[in-house]
Amino acid sequence: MSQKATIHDVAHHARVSVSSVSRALNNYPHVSEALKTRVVEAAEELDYQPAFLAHSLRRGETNSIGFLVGSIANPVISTIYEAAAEALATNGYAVTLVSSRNQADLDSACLRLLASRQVSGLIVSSASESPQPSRRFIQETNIPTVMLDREPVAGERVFAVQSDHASSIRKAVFHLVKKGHRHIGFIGGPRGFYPTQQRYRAYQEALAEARIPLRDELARFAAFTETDAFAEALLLMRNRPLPTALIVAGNIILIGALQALKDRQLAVGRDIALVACDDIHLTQLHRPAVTVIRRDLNLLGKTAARLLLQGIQNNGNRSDRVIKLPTQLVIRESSNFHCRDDSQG
Amino acid sequence: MSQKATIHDVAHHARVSVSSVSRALNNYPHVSEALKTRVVEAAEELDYQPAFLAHSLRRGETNSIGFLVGSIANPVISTIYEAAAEALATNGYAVTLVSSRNQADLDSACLRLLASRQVSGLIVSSASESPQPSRRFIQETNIPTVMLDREPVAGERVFAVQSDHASSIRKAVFHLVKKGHRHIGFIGGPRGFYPTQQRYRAYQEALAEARIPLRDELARFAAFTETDAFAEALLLMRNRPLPTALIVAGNIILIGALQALKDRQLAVGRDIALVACDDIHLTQLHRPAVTVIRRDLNLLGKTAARLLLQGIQNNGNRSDRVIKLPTQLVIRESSNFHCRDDSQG
DNA sequence: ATCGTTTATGAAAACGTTTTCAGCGGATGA
DNA sequence: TCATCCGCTGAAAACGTTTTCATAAACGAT
Repeated sequence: MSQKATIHDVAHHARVSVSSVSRALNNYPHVSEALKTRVVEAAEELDYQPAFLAHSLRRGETNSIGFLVGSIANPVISTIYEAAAEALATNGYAVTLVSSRNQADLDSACLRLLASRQVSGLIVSSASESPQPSRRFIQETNIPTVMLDREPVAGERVFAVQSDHASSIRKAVFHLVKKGHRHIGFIGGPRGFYPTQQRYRAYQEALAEARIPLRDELARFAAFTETDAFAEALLLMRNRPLPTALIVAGNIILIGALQALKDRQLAVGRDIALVACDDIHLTQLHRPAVTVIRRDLNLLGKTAARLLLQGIQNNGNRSDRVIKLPTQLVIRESSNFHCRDDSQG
Repeated sequence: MSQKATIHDVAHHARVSVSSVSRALNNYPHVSEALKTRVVEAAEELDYQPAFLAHSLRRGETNSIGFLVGSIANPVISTIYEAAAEALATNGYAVTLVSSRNQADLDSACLRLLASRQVSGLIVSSASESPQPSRRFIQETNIPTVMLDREPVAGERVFAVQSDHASSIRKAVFHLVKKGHRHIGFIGGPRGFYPTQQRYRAYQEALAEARIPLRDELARFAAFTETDAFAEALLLMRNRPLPTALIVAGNIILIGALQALKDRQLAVGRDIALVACDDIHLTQLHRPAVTVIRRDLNLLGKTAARLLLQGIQNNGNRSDRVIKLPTQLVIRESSNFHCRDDSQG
């Protein structure tokens, strides 16, 4: 009674064989009603819980999935995680979360750990993007994987759910241009980072389309820390003529950028227009409220979970390999004013 | 080669028995140097990784710990998690994270799930506090557990790491009183929530000590959602005379409170003084910057991990059962002005 | 030289399940 | 009536380790 009851105890208590207990409890066919009720009663009486380890060992499936993140302290990531984890939990999966602390070289070790735990699926929002060991690892092992906002590696069972960053960045640029801006800066995450790449390319293309000469020095790329973003933002602001608008690609980057603007005494929404990515509490409560490219993080997480479950069950049956979710531009006070650029006369 | 190599493959390849392989790889005594090198070479050659499930099943230990949170989207929680998880990872533990979505009635089910996965330890930052099923569950099962900022349940192997909320709340009250405030409001989380209890009691005691009559209607308690906090804050602000200062106990609550103040057109730092708990990005970047009770979340997480590992290894050897970490009051512009209360003349 | 002790190794049991295999009784079909 | 099949059940194998047990060789001490 103090120790855990095993299937043998149940079998003994119900005066049947262990195999019958297993069949009865797992709703196998060809088991008589009488035996089933007897077993169920015995199981309840002994408060029997199947031993997870033995079950998984025999079954060859852990019913748990691994989640790799750069940092769970990032509000965007944690929101996605929460949504995905809920969907997975309702399907009987537990998720073990591991963080690479935004160190690209740790990604592969984290994945290896997860794989050694024999997870039945992987959701990856890793730090590294370039064709690195971690990508090769995913390719080699055959674990069903969905990558979050990344270019999926080739593989029979790897999927991706992405956000359509480009179209909203384009809208943002055109919005700023319409407000009279001609010197628009850009700060993003690391160059190799997929979302940054998408946004930066869209930024360039939109500028070209608007026939605004590209000033390379107005684009900077920071690591995923406030301090680095702060430093890069300061560097960006040393250019002349000063940019009159700034597109900030990433919520951690935004923290650093705001600090830098404060530091340089540039008033957001008056001296400089600001467009950020991802609508977090800060962007709504900031005075002035900041224009933002919003996406449904909940949907993102849920979609990832759905895709992964399909990948696990369909066993390779083809469905959409990569799903692209929409984004939208939400214009707020930080950019909703006309540029009065005196440097251009 | 395509399938995973088992210990039998290694044994066969090295021409020894499986038991010898196990002993050699686990650094057991009484194994000859020759055999050891032979085994190690074979293992490397086959890229042998011990099967986690079989290992754990036999060993009776999973080397993984369960982490229960109300919501990982809460920045305070996620920061603590990141710190704890890192410490645990370096000790060879993986952590499976489960969120009760702030529903107290789900706590117990989450714990049951974790226990059924046979985790070797538990870190609990659950939603419920009162003597509920989840607490009883922790008590009954004998899994080493550390509770985060909670009153630990009685039990041989349960520990707690708490924050000294009280002393900083007292400081905050005295600080506000010194600035001339006599109508100080309080918004906290749910009444049964341990940190809320600590803070509220300290608030009451400090007011009494300052010989300020307690106005019950100036204290309100909200669920862990911005919308509820918003509603409660609005209700609070309908009292007359209006409070000239507000202590907000919780970062999610703060979001709602700020929205409410904005809604009522009350300027923080001029019309009303504000003190919040936990120093998040928002409190630093808000204009005006908001006074805050800060604590070292990293230390909190690391301490929890350390305590848990001790609890797992020492096997009941007594050490400090509950550790209380300090907090400090950081005064910023939101409260650093003198109250000009005209309702009192 | 003999005995007891230590070292080194292999065979087999154990962990707690699920699944395969085999057997039994009864029903079905010719 | 007999062969066949089907529903139901139990015995045993299997999953991949670790650990216990047994045994042979080496070794030190009397």
